[in-house]
Amino acid sequence: MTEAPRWLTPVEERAWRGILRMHDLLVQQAGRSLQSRFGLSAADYTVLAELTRAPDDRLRMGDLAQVLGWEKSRLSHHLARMVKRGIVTREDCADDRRGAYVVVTEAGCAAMRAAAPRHVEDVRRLFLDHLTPAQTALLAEITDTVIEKIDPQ
Amino acid sequence: MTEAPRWLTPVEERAWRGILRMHDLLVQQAGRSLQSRFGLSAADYTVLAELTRAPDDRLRMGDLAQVLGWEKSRLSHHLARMVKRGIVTREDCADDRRGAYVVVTEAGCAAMRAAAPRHVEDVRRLFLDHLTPAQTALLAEITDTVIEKIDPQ
DNA sequence: AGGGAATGGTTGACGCTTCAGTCATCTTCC
DNA sequence: GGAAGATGACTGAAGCGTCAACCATTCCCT
Repeated sequence: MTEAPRWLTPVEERAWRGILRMHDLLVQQAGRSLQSRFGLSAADYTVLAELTRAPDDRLRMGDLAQVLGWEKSRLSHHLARMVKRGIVTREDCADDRRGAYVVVTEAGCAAMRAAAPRHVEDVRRLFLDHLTPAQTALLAEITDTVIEKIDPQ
Repeated sequence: MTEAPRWLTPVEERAWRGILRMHDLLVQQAGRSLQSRFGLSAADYTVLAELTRAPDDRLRMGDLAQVLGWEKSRLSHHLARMVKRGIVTREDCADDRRGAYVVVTEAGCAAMRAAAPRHVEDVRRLFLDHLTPAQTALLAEITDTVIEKIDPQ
């Protein structure tokens, strides 16, 4: 016979299910907005955001997968589609012949310049506007803690 | 010329990116655990959880889609796979010939009985254990608020 | 009664994600 | 120098999610 499980208390369940549900609603609605207005999926946006914040608008595949928290194969597939649409390109790496850089194209930059302000507005409208500054700070605290505890790096 | 966008402050960015990242890590790790130990995906688990909490272990397609917050077509596809694996079945609805019930099979019940306690443990270990009771309560508050504001119903 | 709209649900196509396997290159160590 | 293993990245197959279109039944209104 094993231990009786400690089921979630009502407030714990609200917090857990709340995170799942809130996240889905936010991503779904912000994503639809990006897609319909700028032809970018949420994933595209995240990739471009990481690339444009990197020096020289480029990153190695592995580093990009790292900051995104994506599996390398997922990134590889996704970039293949983005390359086909002309918003990023691959470039060979000089020091390591196995390696490859991902670089934002001019079209990619333009898409980001158009999308970013609207996306930030969406994030405010959907999410931040409903929180007090104290709640925002607390959320930052909480997520940092949890991520630090469970991120495999 | 349009308004200058109000970019996110550092703490706002930590909260926003934190939600995205924390959610992905939690779902990924809890999901892998469910999958490897019980052959259930996170989605399977959620579906079974809603069904087993319903009277008579059954729900109409539409009602299930509603509580899950899923699109009907997604649910239809997903259930087709679950039916094929024998963990749920469809049953015709007496009062409305268009309608269909989804019912948990004995195999589905067994899978849930095995998986639920371990899943709850995972949720505690990955998530709740890193929060103080006050933080948990605040998170429940925050998610309820945001969901209530942006859920299209 | 009966025709149009609304509702409940399914399907097909296409893009996304994961898993496992592969190839090429680089590093380490003898 | 050369073999063994590590690393960087790609690929194919299969399951997942979304969108648009669809069919069947029921509701509503005259």
